[in-house]
Amino acid sequence: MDSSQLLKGVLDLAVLAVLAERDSYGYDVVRRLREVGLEDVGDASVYGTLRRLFKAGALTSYVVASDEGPHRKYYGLNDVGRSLLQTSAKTWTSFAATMNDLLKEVDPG
Amino acid sequence: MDSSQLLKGVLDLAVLAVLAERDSYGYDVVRRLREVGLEDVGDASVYGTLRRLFKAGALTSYVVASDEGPHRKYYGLNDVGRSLLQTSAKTWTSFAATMNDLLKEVDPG
DNA sequence: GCTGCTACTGCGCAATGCGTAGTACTGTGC
DNA sequence: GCACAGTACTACGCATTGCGCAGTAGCAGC
Repeated sequence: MDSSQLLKGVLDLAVLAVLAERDSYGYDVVRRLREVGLEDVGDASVYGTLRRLFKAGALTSYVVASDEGPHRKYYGLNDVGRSLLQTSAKTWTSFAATMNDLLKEVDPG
Repeated sequence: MDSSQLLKGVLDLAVLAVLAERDSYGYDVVRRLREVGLEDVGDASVYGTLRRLFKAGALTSYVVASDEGPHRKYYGLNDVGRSLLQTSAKTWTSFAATMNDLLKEVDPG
């Protein structure tokens, strides 16, 4: 199984979790996700997710000038985003628990 | 977050896990998945997954007559299916661990 | 023979991650 | 000052895959 399919429906959650730590911009979110182990995330996916979440009203956005390149579009969680994060985290946790239950019977010895 | 998106990329694994326990047919797989907690799986999704996995050479298939309805198309794991299950289970487990790491910093409370 | 349960198939849709290309700004080396 | 690399973001179209809905079909009980 290609892990890219696993990302479906979870990238939002991962991005929200990263932003909960501190405000950030696309390029940096990609780096941080890769650092924590999500090595295969494409940059376009992250930018797309950021835009979707912003459009959905879960993020704030502000532009900051940068020393080392073009301006940066920072994103941060607002109340909607924080509650979305909590809800999604719970959904994920219970889903993951269900899957682990299902799998433990077939775990390789 | 709608849990249906979480299923993407995991339904294969769930179906393989259920079949690992014992051979089964579509209608029954749906019931068993719902029993373990995957309440929202659509029947068409499961039948589609079964066909995809069969076409991919991971499943065997044989038809058995039934007392309570039309014939049943049983599916079972072959070697390809079993190794796919092991691989997918490992991928899932490590992915889930990564996500849990990411989330524990923002866990409510 | 109509209804309901069992069992499967087919079609088209929607969501979403990905690849590729393109825009644009900054600093470095020549 | 120009090419180039690194940073930062946008746009377009594609592939995968789960879902909804409709359709086919067998069997049981009334």
